[in-house]
Amino acid sequence: MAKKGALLPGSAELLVLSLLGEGEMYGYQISEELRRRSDETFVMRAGTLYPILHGLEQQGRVESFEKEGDTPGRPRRYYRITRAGRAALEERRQEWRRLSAAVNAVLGEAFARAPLAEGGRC
Amino acid sequence: MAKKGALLPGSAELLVLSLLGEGEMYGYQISEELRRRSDETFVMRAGTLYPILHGLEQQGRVESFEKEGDTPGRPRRYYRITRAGRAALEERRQEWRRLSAAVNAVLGEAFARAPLAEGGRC
DNA sequence: ACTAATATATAGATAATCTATATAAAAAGC
DNA sequence: GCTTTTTATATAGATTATCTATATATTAGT
Repeated sequence: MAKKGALLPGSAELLVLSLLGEGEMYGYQISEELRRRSDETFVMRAGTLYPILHGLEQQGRVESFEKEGDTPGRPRRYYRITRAGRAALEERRQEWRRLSAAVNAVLGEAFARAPLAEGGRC
Repeated sequence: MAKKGALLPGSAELLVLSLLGEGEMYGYQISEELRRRSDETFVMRAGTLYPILHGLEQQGRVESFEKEGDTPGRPRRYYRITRAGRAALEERRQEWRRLSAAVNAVLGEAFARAPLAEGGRC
């Protein structure tokens, strides 16, 4: 693993895109939501998150805008997934399924994931 | 992901230890077995594998020996997991379960893995 | 003879993630 | 009133896992 990091290496962009796939969010909200949903397992710090968001924006996978006025405190920069971002998300999602299934296959563990399209009940 | 790599980043040591947990093997055999079991998904090249094996040996998690005589061709260096290696394997295995479950939780996909110890039949 | 497959090994490049640091405003505690 | 914590965004630099490239050597197939 990348040091003793709090993330599963390689999954950072997938996780961020996945959350944004459900609706626009600002940076801090993303990291909190990630922490909550993963049951404290993923603690993506600012130094990891913001470079990822900036990178995704440069690649045209998300777009950002500041929401002024109504929100108190420091102005928040919201991020919204683009059409290209959705395509990238779907690709990464499939890649994740493929790779995690392959790890499980090597570990020789009972299959986890219901094969999605094939007939196995279970 | 680490470049466009053929591995799921962070999983290399787990995969190697896991195979060695089933019996002693030599390097080339490990990479072939990995390729086979993962259905061509994981292609761990020599430049990745051998540094990992040497590292594991330095940490006392595997021990190696050359088998001479009976095998034709270049002599093979076999690797065997140690007691400490088994402990490390179990740790990494659990870590993998924890992290992959957390990714799936964030992705919001139906749960995959039968909870292993909790009452689910399946 | 030449090529491909088997077999091990190391050096250097690349990139993902982490730590540390900086800034700033609001809320909460004392 | 003052301090600390939480919210909020951002960048620079360090670390390290993995990849590519390269080197060497033997055997099998064409």
